[in-house]
Amino acid sequence: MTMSPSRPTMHDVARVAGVSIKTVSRVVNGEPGVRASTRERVDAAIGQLRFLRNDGASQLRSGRADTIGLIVEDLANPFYSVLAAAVERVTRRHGHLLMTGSGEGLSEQEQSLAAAFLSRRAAGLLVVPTESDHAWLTQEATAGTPLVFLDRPAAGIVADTFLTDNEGGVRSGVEHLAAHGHRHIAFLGDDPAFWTAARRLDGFHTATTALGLRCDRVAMGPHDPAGLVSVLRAWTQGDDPITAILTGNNIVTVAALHAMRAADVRLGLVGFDDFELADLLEPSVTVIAQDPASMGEQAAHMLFQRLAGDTTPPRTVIQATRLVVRESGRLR
Amino acid sequence: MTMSPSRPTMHDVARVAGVSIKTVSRVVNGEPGVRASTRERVDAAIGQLRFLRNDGASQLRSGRADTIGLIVEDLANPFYSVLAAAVERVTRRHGHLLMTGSGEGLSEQEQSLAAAFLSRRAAGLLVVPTESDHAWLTQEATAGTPLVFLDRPAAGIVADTFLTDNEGGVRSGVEHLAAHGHRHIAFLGDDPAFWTAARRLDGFHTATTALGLRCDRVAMGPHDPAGLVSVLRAWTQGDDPITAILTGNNIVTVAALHAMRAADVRLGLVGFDDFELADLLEPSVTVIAQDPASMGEQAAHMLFQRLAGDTTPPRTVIQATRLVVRESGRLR
DNA sequence: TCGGCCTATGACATCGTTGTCAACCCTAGA
DNA sequence: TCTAGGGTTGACAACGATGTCATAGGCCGA
Repeated sequence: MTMSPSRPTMHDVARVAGVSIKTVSRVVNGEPGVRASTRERVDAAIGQLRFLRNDGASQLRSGRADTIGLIVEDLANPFYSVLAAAVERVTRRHGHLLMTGSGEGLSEQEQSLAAAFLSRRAAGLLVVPTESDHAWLTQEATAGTPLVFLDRPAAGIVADTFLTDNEGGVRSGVEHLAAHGHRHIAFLGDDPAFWTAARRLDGFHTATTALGLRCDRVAMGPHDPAGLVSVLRAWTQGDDPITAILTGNNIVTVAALHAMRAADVRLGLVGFDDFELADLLEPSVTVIAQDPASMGEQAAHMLFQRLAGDTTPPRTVIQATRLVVRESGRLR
Repeated sequence: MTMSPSRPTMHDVARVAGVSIKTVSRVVNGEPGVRASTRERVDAAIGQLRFLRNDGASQLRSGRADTIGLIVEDLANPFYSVLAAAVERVTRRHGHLLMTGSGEGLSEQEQSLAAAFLSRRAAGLLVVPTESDHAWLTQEATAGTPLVFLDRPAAGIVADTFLTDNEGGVRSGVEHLAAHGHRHIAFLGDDPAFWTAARRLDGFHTATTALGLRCDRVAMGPHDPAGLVSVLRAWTQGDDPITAILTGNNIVTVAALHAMRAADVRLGLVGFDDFELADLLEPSVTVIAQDPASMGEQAAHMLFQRLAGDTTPPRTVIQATRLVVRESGRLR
């Protein structure tokens, strides 16, 4: 068992260069007031020893912090991974590093991740919040740690929040279907315990009501394939059969596509969330697209603005959806 | 401008509880030798002040480190995001935190991310390496920082590496097409500057040659839609027309699907990488599936084994692909 | 009653870095 | 020649925690 040589410190660099550690610090931090020849000697020593400053020690002493924490529900979900990638890009551009964690929808896990990030003295936190109360973050926020919520608002706390216009998005989808002659539209949503699912359901109710359409053909998740098939059968048979469905997110859209095939029914379709290959299906699928990359980017920008000293009141930004018209909204 | 109160430290907790900071430290770390009544008083003070230990200071003093760094090419790419999610889960289970960064295929950016992670004194690094030489990491590795490479080997350094059986995967695809009567198969790959793309091309050559098929209908990326269409036209017209194509990754597969539709040609198809909705297309697409979640999980496990003291020689693990048979491999 | 030992607790140095401030050198001006 | 002043440099404390070691107090047996 060989003793692994410990990492070189400024002290080692100073010894090799024949200067004090303070001078090394000055060179490392690009501070003025170091003679060029001295700087060269120090740089040479740094290169020779492959010195890397211990940022932990540096931040402890200086009080700075250059790490950002991001908590999403599931990093493997394309919506969140695209969002995370955008956040990371902005973070990197600001010379900060990003720590990420999946809260998996569990309040407890969200709190433990937040605590871990804050123990690491993260400069700020970006959070896709669970449904639970977030008053426990109030102290952090007032202590000056910027906090930004994404995709959903956090209960029990006021902070910058970036949302999608869920109601408006669904409305545009309903109106699109109606404009193509559909008068009997059903809604397949996700579990309304999810804030976004509930908002989209709201949107369905107001939009159908405004158009004088029936708004009671609704099934909220979680969905199993067999159940979905029988729901579709019921809605398409009997009197007043539906001619179209609106699905509440990409997972439900995919499930609905499978179910429509299994039940052998053909319906108009508009889905919330764009997805790859939506344009290659037969028929291609019209969708209500969100823009997670833009959401992540804007939220990260806001966070860095706060870090830069912006103390204006917290803002809530609602991002419009974009209706991507393909074929599946037309009347059959 | 209100002065934001600085975060409470062990010193503050000690004052409130009427003990020394060393006793607070003992309570926080669950060390024995503290009277129950004292422990209670300290815990009460911690709760009252909402004290969070400064892990940076703790790690500076103790030499511990509980952060892992992950560098992938692009966090938004589903392959890497699924991998990252798996890594994060394992990391979390081991009580560590994950820092992630997108190298974007640039050696320079990869190095700067690695340096940033190592400056933060990451306990270990998981890297999807660029094509460049990685000798610069040798010192770190011998200094005891566990290093694990994913998806591709790193040049110029020996370390644990987790790969997919790219050649074998392509071979299984070619054999599948041949078994369904295809004797004229083309290969659409990505830029062979990517290690995986080159390996898959190798696989195509050896597999077709072994079966006595032509191996010269090959087009490597980057692909533009128009170019792809004309390539397909050329291969399907003239004498000895192809009847099937094998695509080198999911992006090329999607591009090929678009091009086939645009060129109005119908060909057998097997694609490298599974993708959502592959089963809903007409015809459903047979794919050579990788398992990024398993790769990330295994690699992270390996890293924690190394951290736990495993000093056996570096291993290279090659993960088999799985042929997901759907309809598109059949002869038309 | 006293010594010895074990338990609970605290004083202090220390991790690697940076902020403060003093000291040094050199040159220019008197 | 002496002094003032600017440009360099270093000594030292401090950031918030933990490791080492000493000490105070209680209990036991002799």
